[in-house]
Amino acid sequence: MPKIVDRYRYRQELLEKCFNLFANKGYGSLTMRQIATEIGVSTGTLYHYFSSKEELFIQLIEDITEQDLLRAAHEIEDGLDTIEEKVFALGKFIIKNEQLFRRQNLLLFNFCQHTELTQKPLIEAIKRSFLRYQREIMTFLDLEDKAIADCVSCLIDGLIYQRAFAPETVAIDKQMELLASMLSVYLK
Amino acid sequence: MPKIVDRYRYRQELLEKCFNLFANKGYGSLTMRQIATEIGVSTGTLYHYFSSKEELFIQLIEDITEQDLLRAAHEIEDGLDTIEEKVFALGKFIIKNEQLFRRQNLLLFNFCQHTELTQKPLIEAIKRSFLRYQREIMTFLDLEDKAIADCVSCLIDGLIYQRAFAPETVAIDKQMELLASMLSVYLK
Amino acid sequence: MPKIVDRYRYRQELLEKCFNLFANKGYGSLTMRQIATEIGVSTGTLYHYFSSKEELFIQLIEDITEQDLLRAAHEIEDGLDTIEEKVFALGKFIIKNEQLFRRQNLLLFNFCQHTELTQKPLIEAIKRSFLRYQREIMTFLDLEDKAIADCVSCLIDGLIYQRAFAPETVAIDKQMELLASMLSVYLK
Amino acid sequence: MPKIVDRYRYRQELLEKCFNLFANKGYGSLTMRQIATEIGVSTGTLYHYFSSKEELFIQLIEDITEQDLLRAAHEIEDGLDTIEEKVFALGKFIIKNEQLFRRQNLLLFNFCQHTELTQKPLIEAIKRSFLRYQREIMTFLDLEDKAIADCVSCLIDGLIYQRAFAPETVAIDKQMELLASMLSVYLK
DNA sequence: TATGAATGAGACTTCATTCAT
DNA sequence: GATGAATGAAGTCTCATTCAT
Repeated sequence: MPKIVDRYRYRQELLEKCFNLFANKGYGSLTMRQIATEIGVSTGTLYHYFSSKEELFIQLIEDITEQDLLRAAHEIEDGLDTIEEKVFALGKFIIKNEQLFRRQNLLLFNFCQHTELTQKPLIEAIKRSFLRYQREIMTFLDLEDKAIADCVSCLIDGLIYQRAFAPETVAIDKQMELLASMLSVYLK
Repeated sequence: MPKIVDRYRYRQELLEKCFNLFANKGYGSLTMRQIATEIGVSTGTLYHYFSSKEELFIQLIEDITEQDLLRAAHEIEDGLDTIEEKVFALGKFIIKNEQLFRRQNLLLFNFCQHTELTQKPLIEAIKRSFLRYQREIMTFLDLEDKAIADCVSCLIDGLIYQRAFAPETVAIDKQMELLASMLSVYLK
Repeated sequence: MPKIVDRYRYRQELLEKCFNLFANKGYGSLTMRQIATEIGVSTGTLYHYFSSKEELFIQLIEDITEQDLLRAAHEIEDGLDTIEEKVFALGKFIIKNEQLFRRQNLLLFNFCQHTELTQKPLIEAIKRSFLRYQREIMTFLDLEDKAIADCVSCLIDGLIYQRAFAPETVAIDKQMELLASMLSVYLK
Repeated sequence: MPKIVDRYRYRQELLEKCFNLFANKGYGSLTMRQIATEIGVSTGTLYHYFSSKEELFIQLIEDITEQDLLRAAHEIEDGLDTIEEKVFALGKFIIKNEQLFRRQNLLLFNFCQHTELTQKPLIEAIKRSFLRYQREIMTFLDLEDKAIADCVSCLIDGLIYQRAFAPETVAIDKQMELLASMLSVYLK
């Protein structure tokens, strides 16, 4: 009998361990040996589960596009009435997960630098993930206007981006406070 | 003396030609030979002007932090009264330079993945550049609250980020319109 | 006891299945995984029967040196009188088994490239096999001169070699016809 | 100014140095590192001149098909009258160049094991080289019958093949003597 | 100053082999 | 016995960098 391994599950484990590495170093600067060493397997094993570095990266991107927001939906507390309360809650959620989001964004931004990898279906998946993102914001904030949801999500992505360089310069809660005020005035 | 000026000038020319390459492929995936070929010099020449690939990249980042907004200030038309007009003008400016901004952001995001390159002084330069950005927005939009300027700049960076993947999903002018409305209501 | 017989028999089966693979790809370009896949077992099983790739190859060579001509002796029809008839029969036999012979020759030629594998005893076995070859030709063609048998066997090997590249250029039966004529004139 | 190198000539030099290596170890068992070490260059240089191991091998085969017999024509002494004398001269020539011929044959036989490399044009080149071989034999021995030339060339290739394993078993001059006798009787 | 041939460390990937199941 | 997951040395190939011209 062969060694019994849940191939799919183990593969997912490996992928998860790769996430930080790719986010922190970038596709081109990360080597398979580094990956293997850091996640504690041999290069051979890595290739047993992923046929190439490229495939590994693509899988990671695919995973991100499918997983990112599922957590969000569950984590944000329920039973909030006013839009201010909701935006504050959103802010808290972002603060809590900032590093994760930054890494996701780094990874995706890094991915879009590689037009040779940029397969149509994957780009489509990313777009769908953005739409889900938008829809969740609409539902959560009880919005009717898509444009406002986009505005909120862009603001968040912009915050994450800028804070990658200068976390002390722009504060998430401060911005969320401002957003809450603007929205409550604007939507009234 | 003139020799030195020429040398400096030529170096700048080379740097400019490298900009797109680094933005499109990323530091780790771009090779010195590729650079040399694409900008039409030999690798030897490249090394004559830059002591290493790293130095070349660092120079590029430094350049960005010094140059980006100088253009902005000159390009945006003057003599606008209301905040709505000003935000529209800002929108037009961003639409016109979107690709450039995206590349700058890609480059900076890419840079911050390389903590081994991340020298203190350069990070400081980037921060100063963000502050200039903020100040320019404050001046241009006649704002008194720094937080609002940050909000505007984050929104812009978020737009640029999201549109890197899904340009048809979120429109710059639409968002600028919304921003104008929100600000005019909020600031009243 | 029966266990041992089975083991030996299975081992032989595996060896036979390996023959074409080694002949077609060459020792160095054939991998254990390829072998395993092609003959329908796991690499583990392969190693259960052969301690290494080298041993497997050596076994194959040994087998060839022992088996090749046994078949020949039985297959060539009996009851031929003249040397012409006999040479024709030989020709028919070669045509029928050309592919097999080419593979044997490829394998042996390939083997002699590996001086690190080239163990004395095996080389001796190959030599003995050549001598058997020679003796069989002498018997079959009723020759008294060893040199003529060598000439015949060299001609055959040369034909097989050349036809590996250009089968349409040199015809076996034509050459056998010529050989028959030459021998019948020469031996008269 | 760049380093001045006669690229073509140097490439040819490298090729020539590779010849023995490929013949002695076989395509699959020879590594690029070994080649580099043995011929005294770095792997980088090897790849500077040949885009891959495959290309290097193919080039070698191409070279063989173009060069092999040119030497022959010049080396065999002229001014021989009888067919016996000529065949003896041929024998002397083969004895002198046996190792070279064996290596060529090993290389070609090795090549035909790699059907994935076996490009049509190269196979055609090999065929043409066989035809030149045939034609030269016809001219040299003053033959009118192509079949006899083929017989001679097959005999030679067979001798070279068999002597790769058992050089003491079958003697070239002895066989050439026999061939001379048979031909002189047969052609009379 | 400019070139690109040369280098060899190191990248990605494969392979013979081992071993838990 | 049989399997195939795991290993890491070694294979092919690339790359930043150097240096003769």
